[in-house]
Amino acid sequence: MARTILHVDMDAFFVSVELRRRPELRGLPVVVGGTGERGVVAAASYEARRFGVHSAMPSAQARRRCPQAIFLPGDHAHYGEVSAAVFAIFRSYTPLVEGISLDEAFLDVSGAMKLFGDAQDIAAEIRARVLGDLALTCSVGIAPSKFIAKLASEAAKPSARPGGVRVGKGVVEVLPGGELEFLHPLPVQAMWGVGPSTLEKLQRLGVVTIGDLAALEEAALVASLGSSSGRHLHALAHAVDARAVEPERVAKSIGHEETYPHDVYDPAELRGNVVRLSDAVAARLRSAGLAARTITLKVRFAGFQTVTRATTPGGPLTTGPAITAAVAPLLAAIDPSPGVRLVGVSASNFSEPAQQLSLDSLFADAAADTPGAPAGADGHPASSADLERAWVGASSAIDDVRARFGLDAIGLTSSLRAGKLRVTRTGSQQWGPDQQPPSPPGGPARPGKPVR
DNA sequence: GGTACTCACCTTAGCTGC
DNA sequence: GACCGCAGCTAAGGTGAG
Repeated sequence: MARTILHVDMDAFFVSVELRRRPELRGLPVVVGGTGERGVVAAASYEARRFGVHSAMPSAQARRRCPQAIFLPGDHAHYGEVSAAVFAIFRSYTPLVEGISLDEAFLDVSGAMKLFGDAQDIAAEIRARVLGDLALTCSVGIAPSKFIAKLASEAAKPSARPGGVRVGKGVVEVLPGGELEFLHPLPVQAMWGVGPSTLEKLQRLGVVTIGDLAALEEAALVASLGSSSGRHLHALAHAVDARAVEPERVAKSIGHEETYPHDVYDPAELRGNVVRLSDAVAARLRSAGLAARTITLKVRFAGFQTVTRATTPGGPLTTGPAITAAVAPLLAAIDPSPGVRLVGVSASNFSEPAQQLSLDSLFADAAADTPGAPAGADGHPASSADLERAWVGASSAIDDVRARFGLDAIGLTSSLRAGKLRVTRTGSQQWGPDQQPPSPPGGPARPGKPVR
């Protein structure tokens, strides 16, 4: 049975949300993102895009291209709230909503059309409600597959050129049977999965449009891109895409990483930050009811060389101390002397959390067993598994304190060395470190030899 | 010169057990 | 016992999207 899929994409979402709070900025070049030297643009208004500013561009470059632009720090928490309201509108038409990010989603409306009219009607209603209820605009693509719907919504969007901003069509529908006619003239880099690296390989094969790609033998693509990517792109170029809209996508990894405003050379400072990142990852794991078996450390050096080191210690981990303990030897094996600009900690390979041991039972047993090591539930000296389960209990208490009194209410003293207790997920630091005040006398903390 | 953050997926390589 | 092939797992790096 033919499916009807909508791809709904909010227009310049972060900027549009900010303009609801700052209507006096409408019509001006506005940029949301990191404000520091190492920050990047998260979103740009179409007026800013006229000057070549786009998302993921370094903020410093954006300032040069558009000096008159108004830069705003982001507010990730607020965008999340607005996004929830947008998705609630989507779900009032179909439960088959697959969120791709805060500002875009696929909707399978094949069954909803009996109730709400054809896909064009549903798209028009969604756009009207998003505008009327939330004062935001969005563009909609309609097609028999996710891949084509995504490209159709792109074709429906407003566009910005040096000459001015062009209003988009709002809705573009590709009917069954019309997929190839729509698809083949498009540039190959419009395809999902074709980034700079793949584009270069395809260009070496003489591919410019998706039609060129479709004309190639699958074997030639496999030879150039590998079996998975080659077969996948070959199928997409022939409009073959049977992927379903998946409302319940389960996360496969959870992580945090942070770029420093200045390169870090001090191992103790790195350790402090790893403690804080581990604590933040652990809190999200517990909040999601997950435990991780694999922990990965990521380090990016001053020269932008990036290394990752992973470990799978065994038992399921859910607490900051356990994750920190797993990461510590990985970090110790890394030489920070070239200068470290970023560290990250992520958890993956999820499993069920270990059974929680209550703090009361642990401490009661420990009291009965003093002096000596803390006791486990059986009265014997606590095993590492006992301690991990006890930490889960303690961590739950920490989560409760943070829920009641704020994220800064409680933290690890070892994190203080890094200058703050928690991972920042609001403000411009979401997209890079904030603008830093001038270094204290003697320059930034950076013991050791100068950079070569 | 100038490159954030988060997540998913792929490829390759090495190791281990059968 | 040595070797081979295979599967499964883990680690590391790369690519890409938003």
